[in-house]
Amino acid sequence: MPSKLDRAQVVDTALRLLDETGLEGLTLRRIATELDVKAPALYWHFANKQALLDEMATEMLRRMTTRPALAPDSWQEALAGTCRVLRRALLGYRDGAKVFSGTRLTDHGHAEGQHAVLGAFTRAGFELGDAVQAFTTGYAYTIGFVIEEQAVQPMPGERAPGYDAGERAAAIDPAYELAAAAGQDLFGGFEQRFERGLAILVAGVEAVLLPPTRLSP
Amino acid sequence: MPSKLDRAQVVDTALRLLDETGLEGLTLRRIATELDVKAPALYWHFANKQALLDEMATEMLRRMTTRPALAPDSWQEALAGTCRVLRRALLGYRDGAKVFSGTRLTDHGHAEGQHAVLGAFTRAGFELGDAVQAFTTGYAYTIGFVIEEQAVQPMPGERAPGYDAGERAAAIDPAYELAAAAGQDLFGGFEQRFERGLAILVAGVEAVLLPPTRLSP
DNA sequence: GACTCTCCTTAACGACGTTAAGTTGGCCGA
DNA sequence: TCGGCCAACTTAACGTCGTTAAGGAGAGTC
Repeated sequence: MPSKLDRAQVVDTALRLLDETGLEGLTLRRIATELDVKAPALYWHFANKQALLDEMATEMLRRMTTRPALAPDSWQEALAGTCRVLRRALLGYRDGAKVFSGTRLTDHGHAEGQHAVLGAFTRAGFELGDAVQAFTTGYAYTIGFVIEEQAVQPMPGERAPGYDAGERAAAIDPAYELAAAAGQDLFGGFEQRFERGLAILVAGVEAVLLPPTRLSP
Repeated sequence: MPSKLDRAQVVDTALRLLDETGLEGLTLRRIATELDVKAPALYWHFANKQALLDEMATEMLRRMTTRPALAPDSWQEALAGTCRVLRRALLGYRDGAKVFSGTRLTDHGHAEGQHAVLGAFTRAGFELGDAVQAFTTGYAYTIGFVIEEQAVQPMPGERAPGYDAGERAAAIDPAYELAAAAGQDLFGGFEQRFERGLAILVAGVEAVLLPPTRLSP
């Protein structure tokens, strides 16, 4: 009854299901059922499950890039803004960071955004290599941060078991008080901690990579 | 014939197999076969596969921490050194970063090292919260970096398909030349790029978090 | 010598990704 | 209008996975 299936429809449903089931629970049979179809039907549209996951990650990125702010006016905003948007996009799906980091993108639609960000750097006088260095450093930081964040907090509001600061503090040898006291900061305050990390990154790029100030007014 | 099994033996074999098979290929049956035992035997020693993976990650960390440099004399060395050691440890196993980021540690043996690192910061006058901020930022950066690195280069010497800078450049719309030209830096030069990222981090921490210089000589 | 406890085996379950073979429905040329 | 073709599915099945249930061998203890 529902008109024929196409790749976009499958990807869309899979992304919706991801939030309900998590990456572990996201099976082809489940996706197929949700689409009123049997599992092997998906193989008409995708070579295998990995291809579907790749497409899902690409679609996540695509949805995140569809947005203004493609013309950042400072490299600082370009860097921090990109990382913020990436984090929000990953947090938008359960296990988003894991899905994303386990895939190869299927198209180069992200090239435009990348070009815009790198352009903000080169306009400020950075060498391209330095711009890429700054970009990838922020990228790695963001991916790593969100992976950790989603391990503790799979979805906003939820909280995974086993990440209680109190328990942790009690279990740690009191001789290592600093490690014990750190629990509070380790398992929470993600929003603020991410922002401070970005500030550190920007300041670091400024100190290490920023080209000498140009003399022209 | 071989004396009885114990947890350590299983973990050791599993870590060795990980290099041969990768995370995907690491099955309980394969591990059991390698130990001259049937798969269900493993359930005597571990509640389930995740528990074994957790123990593997913990063991990875344990092996990495067993080493000198537990008394860093500057916070800069403490931060950069810890990140370097962590990266080396993760690179030591195929899919090391993925295994590691998907697990909860099973003991707090890492508390000692953590205490030492944080101590280097507080001795330099940092607040504990700022020390943790610096530490976790470096941690996230390292995890994210190595995940990306191992996606491109599963093991030293090997190279995953689909990460060729030339192909990428050819596939990208030439209008986004900056993105196209970035490929060279994206898929290689990991050693140097990681180090420069660390330099950025350290400089950033210095700029953002470093307490005002103390007046006492 | 029966009991028990530890550590393993055998057998099996249900679910998974995936493949092979067959079925349906619509379009197209004659 | 008919026959065939091809896209888009279904049905059936394979092999493998993690995991559980039940049972058995062997050592140690009263």
